[in-house]
Amino acid sequence: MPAPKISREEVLDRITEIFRQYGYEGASLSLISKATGLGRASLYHHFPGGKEEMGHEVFRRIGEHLDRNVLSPLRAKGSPKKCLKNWTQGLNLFYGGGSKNCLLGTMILSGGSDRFSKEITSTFRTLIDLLSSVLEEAKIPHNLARRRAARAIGEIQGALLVSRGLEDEGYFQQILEDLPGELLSVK
Amino acid sequence: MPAPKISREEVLDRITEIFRQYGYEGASLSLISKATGLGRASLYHHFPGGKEEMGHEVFRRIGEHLDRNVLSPLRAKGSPKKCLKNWTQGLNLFYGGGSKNCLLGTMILSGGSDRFSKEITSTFRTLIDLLSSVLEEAKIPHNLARRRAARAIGEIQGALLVSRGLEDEGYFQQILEDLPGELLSVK
DNA sequence: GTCTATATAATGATAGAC
DNA sequence: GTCTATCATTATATAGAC
Repeated sequence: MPAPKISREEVLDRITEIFRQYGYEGASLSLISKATGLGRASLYHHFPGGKEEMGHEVFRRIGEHLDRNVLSPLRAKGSPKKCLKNWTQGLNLFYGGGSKNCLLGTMILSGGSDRFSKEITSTFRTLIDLLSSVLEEAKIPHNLARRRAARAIGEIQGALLVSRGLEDEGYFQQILEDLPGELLSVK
Repeated sequence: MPAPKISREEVLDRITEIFRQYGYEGASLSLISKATGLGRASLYHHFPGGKEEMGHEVFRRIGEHLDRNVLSPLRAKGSPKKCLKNWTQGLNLFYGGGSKNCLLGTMILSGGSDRFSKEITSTFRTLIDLLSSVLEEAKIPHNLARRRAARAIGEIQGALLVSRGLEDEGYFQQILEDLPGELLSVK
């Protein structure tokens, strides 16, 4: 009777990677099985709801990762400028300098949009809320802060997409570099 | 012996719609068959290379559409401001006010990235080149013009993505409205 | 140029042994 | 908790009649 080889969270991380790379439709159980080292039946033991349940769990898990590795600087005490710098640094690491897709975008455009709309919407909202609150800390009026924050989230998504399209990671890096200054601009 | 029911270009337009909505992996031949009214075998008669050939033809076709319905204002004689306004108006129509995905983004994130990388790259380059040339017409220095143009293309892609994510088309409209002014800003 | 029928492989998902 | 074996379904793709 074989013991579990890797932790559930490690399994989820590997599944996340498959979803991120291949999209929801493209993430076949064969790929997932290979990436996790678990047979099909084992996967269904851990996720009775099949692929869709995996998807929901992946969103939960990536929420934790985002929070720990990307969003934490936005919650830190410190000058807004410094917060934003740390945030973009975290983003750069999280997205492999522009080489990695964002799970959100991938899910939206590869068949997971309806299934995971709740998770997707709430993740975007969280991002915008948090970023916006940092801008308000910097005395930017509420409405302007929200508009800028929402816009920045879109820019990041677009930059990741176009980086891939142009096969030029420098594109993403450039956008990231400019972000803090623009978000805090007085104009 | 049944005669062809719709023109090849009409067939391609309907296939385009399926790719756009469901992504490359999600666009099954069943869906395509239903959308075009052609049986599986008929589809292979028109596209012996199967789904991948359909994809290449779809890119050719959408290139024509883009050119005619979106990019033409950028080539028109007239003030840059007016050109850009017409361009964003065309974009708004083309993307259904933010309700429609962009085929480029969808293909990138749903399994078509490797297969169609040539088409994707060249389309993005064309967009940036053309937009950039309008900005130079407005006396914006070459390098700045290129950076702004590239950034704007990313913003549009991001706006389409986030609009879907937030289920708020207003987001896309807002970005579009602000674009001309920002592209031509003197700051 | 379209059709019916079919070939073949891969998909998501289960049953039951250990 | 993992495995082998198998299920029904759907996928892409083809052959051949009309």
